[in-house]
Amino acid sequence: MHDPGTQAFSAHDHAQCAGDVLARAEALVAAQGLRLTPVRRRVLEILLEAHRALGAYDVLNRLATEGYGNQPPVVYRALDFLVEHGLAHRIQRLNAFAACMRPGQAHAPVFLICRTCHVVAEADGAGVGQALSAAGAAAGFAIERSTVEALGLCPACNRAVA
Amino acid sequence: MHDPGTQAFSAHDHAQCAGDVLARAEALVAAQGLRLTPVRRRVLEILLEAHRALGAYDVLNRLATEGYGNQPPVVYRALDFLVEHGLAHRIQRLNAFAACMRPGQAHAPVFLICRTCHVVAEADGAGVGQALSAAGAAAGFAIERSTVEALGLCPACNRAVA
DNA sequence: TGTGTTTATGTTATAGCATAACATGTCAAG
DNA sequence: CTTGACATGTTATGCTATAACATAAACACA
Repeated sequence: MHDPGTQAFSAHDHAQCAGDVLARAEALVAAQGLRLTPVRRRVLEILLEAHRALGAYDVLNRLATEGYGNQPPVVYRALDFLVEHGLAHRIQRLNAFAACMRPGQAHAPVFLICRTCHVVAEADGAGVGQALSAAGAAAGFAIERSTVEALGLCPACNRAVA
Repeated sequence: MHDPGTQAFSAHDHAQCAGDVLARAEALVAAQGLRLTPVRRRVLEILLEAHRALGAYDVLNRLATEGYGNQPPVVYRALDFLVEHGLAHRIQRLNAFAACMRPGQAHAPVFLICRTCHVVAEADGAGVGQALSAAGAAAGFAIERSTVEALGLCPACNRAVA
């Protein structure tokens, strides 16, 4: 499985995939004249290293031990920046955040959240998006943004149960 | 439009549709040997009257002025009961709750949330559910529950903008 | 009808998530 | 070297949610 999204479920070199994503994120940010400041960059790294959804205060605690500000706005601002520019996603169901594994590629992500190991994968949501648009259109509703999250068991945890 | 879900977007007799749903909810609860106690019933009524998503504390405030307990657990327990038995839904995006407009009918609801007037409609999510299952299966992920929410403009607010 | 069991509610306290508002600092353009 | 834009630091507070324990109501059945 080489999909950068659902790869989360497979054994793979975390450091490398995190590095890849980070490099792409930097390129993206530079191309748009945005600034990936130390705090923002470090927050993205923390999310990438964890490779799962982290609460804002989890991230904040790590920042604090590294000499960055330790007040909530510090981390919320960095997270807002990352989310706004497509470098991270908010996982509503968990009140948490995860690094985007496909920065720059337009995508209507579908999140697959393992209720056991808490790994979050970003699956291709093209089909879902299409069905959703149809459902909205049928009601005369103009969809602007959507949230699609599924809770269940990832392949590994599913095997462990069986 | 007579669909009980997306009807939320149309002019209609709120009192009547709320009454209909409440009657169905009572029948359902009776059939399952559950108890729709005064607090639970009143919470459901409040959600039905509002006909949109309400925060737990909004509901609590109304309860409090009517002589029910005014501590958070009172309302959260009632809401949990309603959600668990399919009489209400949680809207993750809003940290809020809305009455289910089709109690008893199995449905994988898709919520259409108007960002202007905050009305929430429950659209048919069959197609979306199918696409979601496919996306999960492709990743070897066993979906157990899913959240599908779209933010945008309802027909009325859309017309108002244009 | 009384007694024990289950279920629901009341109450206190606290934990977790998020933002408003304002002060300070940084950096690059003019 | 000043100005303006952006980013960060800091204080305070508000909103959302639950743990833990006490009380009371409903129910089943001897």
